[in-house]
Amino acid sequence: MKAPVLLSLPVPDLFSFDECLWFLDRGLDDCMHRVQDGYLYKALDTGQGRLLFQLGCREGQLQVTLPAGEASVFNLQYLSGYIREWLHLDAGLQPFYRKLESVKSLAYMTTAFRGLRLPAINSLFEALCWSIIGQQINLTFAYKLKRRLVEHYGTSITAGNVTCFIFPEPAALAGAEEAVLREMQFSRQKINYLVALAAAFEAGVMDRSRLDALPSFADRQQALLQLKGVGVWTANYVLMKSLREPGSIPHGDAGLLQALVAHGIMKDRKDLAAAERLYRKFKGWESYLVFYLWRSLAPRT
DNA sequence: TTCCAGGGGTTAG
DNA sequence: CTAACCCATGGA
Repeated sequence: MKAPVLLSLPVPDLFSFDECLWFLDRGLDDCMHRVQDGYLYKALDTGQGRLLFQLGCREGQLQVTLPAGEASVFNLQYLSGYIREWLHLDAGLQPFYRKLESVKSLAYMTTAFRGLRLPAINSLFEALCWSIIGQQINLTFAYKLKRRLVEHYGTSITAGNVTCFIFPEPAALAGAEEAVLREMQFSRQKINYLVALAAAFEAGVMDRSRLDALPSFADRQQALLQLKGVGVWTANYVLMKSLREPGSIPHGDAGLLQALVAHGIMKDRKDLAAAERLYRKFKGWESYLVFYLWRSLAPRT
């Protein structure tokens, strides 16, 4: 049986559902969403109940159906806002594409990746946990660790043959036992970071609204850097991926350096001046530049 | 075998 | 202040 379409969102210019879908389904086994038969599935807690939604794209409209959960007015409004933020529907990418076209070695991206948006990690807590998990290990292993964490401390919703997980609440992780996380192959360091981070959220020392209230990028970055386990890379990654700062660069990122060298922008990984020159050209669009450079590292399909 | 992955903290000099 | 070391696993 087929659930009715409950919500339609018009697709903006320079948006490709397929490109976004491809990125979200790179074969890395991300447990926070599911891609199946051209649809995107995700579970979340709206604050007035948990639900699992299906997102598809037909005739220039993003269409939302609800295989599990209540289709209240509140939930539908929450979903609409959630999806706009998740897939960055309100962004106009034209200025970014003009900048790409001005750099010879990057111009191909405007056609190769046309319409690709930066999918957000809407939850600040989840984004911080994820970036700490992903530090210094390969992505395959990082996704494995995240899945073990989420399947143990999070919750799930199943509808038909689709199961989606909801990321653990800070309270659940704050009370996590070290031995359990060790069994999952987390390092002692990361266990300490994650549990302390969860405690900070639970105590209300850190949260999204607190960061949003700060006046500048530097202030928000500073606030994040106070957390143990959060250095410049992690802070800037989270600012880019969760807070949607347009000009955030995860300096020192291995993949970023690799892509800059591969495109002939840096002579080698130490040629920081060349990278700086490129960043200046992309003022206000540095986050998207980094994201498209990451995208370029993936194997062609 | 060795080196490096979407780093960061701690300690030594 | 910078450098060396540690963490943890897996892919190349």
